[in-house]
Amino acid sequence: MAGDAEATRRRLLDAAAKEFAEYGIAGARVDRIAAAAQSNKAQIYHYFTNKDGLFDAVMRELAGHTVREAPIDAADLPEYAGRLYDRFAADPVMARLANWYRLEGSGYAAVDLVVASTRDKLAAVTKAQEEGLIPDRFTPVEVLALVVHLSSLWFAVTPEMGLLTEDIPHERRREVVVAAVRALLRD
Amino acid sequence: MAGDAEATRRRLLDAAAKEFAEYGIAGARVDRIAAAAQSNKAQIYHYFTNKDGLFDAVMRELAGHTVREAPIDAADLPEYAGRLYDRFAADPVMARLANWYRLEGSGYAAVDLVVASTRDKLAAVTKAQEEGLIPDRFTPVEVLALVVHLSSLWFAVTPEMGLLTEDIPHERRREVVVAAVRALLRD
DNA sequence: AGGAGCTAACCAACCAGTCAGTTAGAAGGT
DNA sequence: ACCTTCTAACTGACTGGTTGGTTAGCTCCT
Repeated sequence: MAGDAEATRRRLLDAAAKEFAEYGIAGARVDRIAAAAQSNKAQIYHYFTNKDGLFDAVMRELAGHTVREAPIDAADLPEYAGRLYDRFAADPVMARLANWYRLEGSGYAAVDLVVASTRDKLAAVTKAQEEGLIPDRFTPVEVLALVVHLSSLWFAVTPEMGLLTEDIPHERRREVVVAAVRALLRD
Repeated sequence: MAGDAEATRRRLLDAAAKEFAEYGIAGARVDRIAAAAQSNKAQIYHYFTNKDGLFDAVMRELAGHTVREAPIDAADLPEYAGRLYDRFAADPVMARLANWYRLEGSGYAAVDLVVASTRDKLAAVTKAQEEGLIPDRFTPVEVLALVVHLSSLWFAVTPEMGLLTEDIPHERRREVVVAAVRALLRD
C-alpha cells in the first residue's frame, strides 16, 4: 500500500469527488477525504496544494471524461442528449458535482477544456443548422443550451418533485429526454 | 430602531436570503447575516432557533411567494413556464436559493406547502391531458417535470456556457422558454 | 546514504451557539 | 407630574469544538 504515489493520488481524487459531490466545496471536509482515501491530510496538501486545488483537479478530470465519452453529433442531437443522460446516470457523483460547480465555482477560472469543447459544439450545431438539419426557430447557442439543459432533467429535480418521479425507470427517463429534444427540433 | 420585533425579523430574513443565495447553507456565515441586518447574532437564535431554522424560514417564505405569484394554468403550460421564468428573472436571489435547496436541502423535510402545490399542479395537468389539451406522449409527472425544468433554463447554465449566452436579452430568453414548452406539447 | 512516500501530532483561525447584562418603553400606583 | 416595576427587544463578550493547513520525523526502497 505504501510507496505508490500514483495510486494514492487516485484514491484521494476519487474520495474527493465523492465528498465534494455530497457536500459541495464549503461543506466538504478535508479530514473526511483523507480518511476515505485511507491516506493522510498532509498528502492532500502535498499533491494538490490546497482544498481549492483539489476541487479543481476533480473538476478538470471529470470534464475531460465527459468531453471524451459524449462527443456531439449535431445531426442527431436527441441521441447526443441521450448520451449525456447516460453519462449522468452512470455516475451520479458527476451530476451533483456539475451542479456544485455552477453555484460555488464562479470564482474559479472556467475549465479551459470545457470552453474549447463548448466552442466546438457550437460550431457543429451552427453547421448542421446551415445544412438544414436543424430548424431555425432557435439560434445555435439556444439549441445547445436547451439540449444540454434537458439532458440533466432528472438530475435537477426538487426533493418534492423527486418524490413523484422516483419510480420512473431508467430507460423511460432516457426516452423522455430523447423525445423532448426530438420534439424541440421538429419543423 | 429598537423595539420593533417584526421589523427586525424581516431584516434578518432578507439578509439571510441574500447570504444563503450567495454562499449556500454550509458557506453562509451567521455573523455576516446579523451584521447585514444591522442586528445581532443572538437575535437570530432567538427568532429562528438555529442556522437550519433560519434557512428553513427563508425557504418557506420563498416557496409561498412563488406558489402565489405563479399559479399553474394547465391549459396554457407555455405561458405558465413563462411566468416561472419571470419569477426567477425578477428575483435572482430566489433562483440561486432554489438551486442550493436542491443540493443541500435533501436532509430537510420537504416544504409541505410545495408538496401540496406540486400535488395540485399534477392534478391539473392530469385533468388537462384527459380533456385532450395535452398530448399523451408524456405522462403528467413527466410533463410537469419538463415544464418546471425548462423554466429554469437560463438560471442553470455552466459558467462556460454562460459566456456564450450572456448577451441574449430578457425577452428573447422568455420567448425561448415559452417556445420550447410549446414545441414539447405539440401533437 | 538519501530521497520519495507517508504519518501523527500540532496550531491558529474560525464559527455556531450561549449568556449575563443593558436599554427603552409600557403599566400602574400615588 | 413623578417614581417604581416589569418586560420585550437587544447587545458585546465569550466558549467549546471544528477546520484548513503545517511540521517534524518515520519507513522503506534503491
